[in-house]
Amino acid sequence: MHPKDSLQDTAAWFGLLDQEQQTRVRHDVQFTHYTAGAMIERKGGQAYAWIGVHAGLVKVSVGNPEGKMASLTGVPVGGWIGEGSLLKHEARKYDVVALRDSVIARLPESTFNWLLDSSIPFNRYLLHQLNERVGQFIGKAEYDRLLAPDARVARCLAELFNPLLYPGKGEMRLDITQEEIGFLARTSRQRTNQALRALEDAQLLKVEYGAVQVLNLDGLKSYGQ
DNA sequence: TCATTAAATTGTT
DNA sequence: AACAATTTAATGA
Repeated sequence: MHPKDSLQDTAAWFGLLDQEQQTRVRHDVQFTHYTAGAMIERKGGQAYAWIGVHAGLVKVSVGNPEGKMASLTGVPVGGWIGEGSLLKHEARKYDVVALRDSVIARLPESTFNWLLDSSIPFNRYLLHQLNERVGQFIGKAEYDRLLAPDARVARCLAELFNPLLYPGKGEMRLDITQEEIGFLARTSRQRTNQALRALEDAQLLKVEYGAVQVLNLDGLKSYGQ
């Protein structure tokens, strides 16, 4: 099946549009495949499109010339990012990297702005998303510094399962390897493995082969606090 | 459908 | 970081 036929599945806002708007979006959206580790957007680059994760898994990070990387966010299928740079007409503020083979959807800036002008539901959706992001960012400021690795892993997972930002069909299960979780939480794979089993003992989630299933999302959010 | 093999992921040191 | 064990995916009878 062609990717454009499944926009409905990976863009929660698509269903909010009327026929004309859907037609134009379907026509304007472009899909690009990235292999694991590939740089999707560079910090400093001009923002010309809204970025949607159609398949795979992506991380947002800000790297510095040293090995040090600042805090980052994972974005699973269904997540749309980069509207900040688009709205403010700025250069990209973060790097976007494919954690595994991924398909990225790009909605051109002109189309994005056209939707902003023509669709109230779309505006409402964006407002919702921005508000949710602020909350996430504030939470991150607290836990990022002085929290045990277990708690960092817990928070990273809680973010990935945010049902508002990433509507994964209400499914509390995500295909992600422990190595990938390690990249997001900035923990070694071994430490991630330990953390996951600690969280499993706490009945917060279930670890599966190449996937995790969340049992208690609120418990994850507040783990270690 | 089942058995065999390779590849990916996890568990342990 | 290296290695062993386990799970999944692919292949062919």
